[in-house]
Amino acid sequence: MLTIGQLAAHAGVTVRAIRHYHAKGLLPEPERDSSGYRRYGAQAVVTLIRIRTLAEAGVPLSQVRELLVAGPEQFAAAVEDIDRRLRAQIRELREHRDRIARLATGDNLALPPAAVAYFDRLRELGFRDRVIEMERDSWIVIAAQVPDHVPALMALKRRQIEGANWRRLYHLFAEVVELRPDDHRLIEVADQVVAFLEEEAATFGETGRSESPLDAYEFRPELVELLDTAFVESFSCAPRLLELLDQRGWTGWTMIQRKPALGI
Amino acid sequence: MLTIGQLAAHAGVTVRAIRHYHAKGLLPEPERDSSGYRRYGAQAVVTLIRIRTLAEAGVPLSQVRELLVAGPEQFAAAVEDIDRRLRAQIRELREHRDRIARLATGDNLALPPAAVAYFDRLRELGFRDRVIEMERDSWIVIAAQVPDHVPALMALKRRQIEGANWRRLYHLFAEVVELRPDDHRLIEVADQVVAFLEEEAATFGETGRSESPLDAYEFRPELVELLDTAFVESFSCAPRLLELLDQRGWTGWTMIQRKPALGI
DNA sequence: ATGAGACCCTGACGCAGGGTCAGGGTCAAG
DNA sequence: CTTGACCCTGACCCTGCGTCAGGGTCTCAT
Repeated sequence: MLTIGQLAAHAGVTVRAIRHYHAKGLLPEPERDSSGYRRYGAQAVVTLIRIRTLAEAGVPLSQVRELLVAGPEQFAAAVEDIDRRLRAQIRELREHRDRIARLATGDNLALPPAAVAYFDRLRELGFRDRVIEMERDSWIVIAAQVPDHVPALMALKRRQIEGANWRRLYHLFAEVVELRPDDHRLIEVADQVVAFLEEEAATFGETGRSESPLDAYEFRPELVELLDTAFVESFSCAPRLLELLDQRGWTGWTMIQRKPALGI
Repeated sequence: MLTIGQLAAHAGVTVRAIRHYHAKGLLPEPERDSSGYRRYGAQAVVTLIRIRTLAEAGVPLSQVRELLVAGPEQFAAAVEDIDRRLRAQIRELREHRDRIARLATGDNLALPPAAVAYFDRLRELGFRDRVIEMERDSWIVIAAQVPDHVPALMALKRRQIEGANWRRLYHLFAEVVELRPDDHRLIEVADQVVAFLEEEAATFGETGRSESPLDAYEFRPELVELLDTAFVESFSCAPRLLELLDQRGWTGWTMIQRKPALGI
């Protein structure tokens, strides 16, 4: 007769694991000798090896219990089920690898490659880190919530930023971020922003909204609000700027648009 | 400002997970409002998405904490490490799949394919289920302990079983299993077994041991003992048979051999 | 006969990554 | 004023064991 330690050695498992299987009802508790030690027959080795075979194949112990007493057809069905799960897990891990592979630097964390290229270009154009970080955070959120739209949006952004008008506007913001809310230059900035918006509206047709790239995609209002909030949090002068824009008939930021006429 | 529920919705996680990250120190605890509710800024969404990106890539939360504040070079090293782990996991799962695929029926559980073929042949030859099951259990143990030897051993077994002498012996055992310990036919069986062994010894040279296929491989004594024990447990008449063989100068079963001369 | 060391026993806590109550308080709308 | 949807903390649950803690027992050497 075998002691638990010998059984463990024969089956290649730990003593603790055997007691665990007893507790889970996978392996029947054997007789005890006079001093209370468990004493196993050789059959237990076989059962234990079968348990390990299933467990090492990724079968959860709860299912192992059923499989040990299952008939061939239940067994086959269960094996198929397990295989499906394994395939799904492998697919998942592969996706994880893909994602991890994209995290070459902390900067790119949670950003798709297209966006990384965009930020590299922004840096090239000499924008302040502060502005880029804020843009990056916005795009992390966008990529998380509407990942499918990101490639098209990024392509649009990259085209815009090569245009003189947009680039002038971006450089304008890059200065704004350091201003205090009471700085008189904010007024100037607001005027320029509105001028830009009016021009864009005139060029691309009067739709009542600017031709921001975001327009073409349905962003849920919560997302827009979140991005606006993030903007306001990032710059101390942001509320004042929004107020000035509001006075000039424009509301919002992420999806900035003409205020509806009174009476509607 | 966001409530915890809104934050959870934006980042695509559960409220519970956020509190868990607070407890683990991954996400800083935000200010509370007058009623004790947590109030988050938009920045929290970004942090949370970064946490999830890493966590979903299989990074343990303890490591996520470090990575969130890591520099690019530590980050790159960690990413490499994680990717190694992911590859290992994928390889492991693939092995699980392979093993699972071999478990087509409960019968074959924990047996290599070569052995399955052997048992199919035994069944063809008309052996009792009882005998086959016992043989199978032995091979489950052997396959678990010395898997590398199994293919060669099985090939030997299959050759043997096609020989007239061995097959006669096997059919003899197949009858023995149903006998009671006091059955007089056991004596006859013992005589036949010994005759067979003497003949084998004469044919293959007197080495002091039979030319059992197992001889060619070093089986640890514990394994041999285990297999003997399994044999004894399986048939009520086994002890008596071993006794009769002992009287005729042969000892053991799995690696049956001539008893050493007295005085050694 | 008496240590010493290697076993064995039960019971309990620990890990990751949260899920799921329980038993409250709070907020907004009708 | 109620209702339902939120929020709070604290605590226990899951898997598959590892790892004490605090005992008892076995065997061998001294």
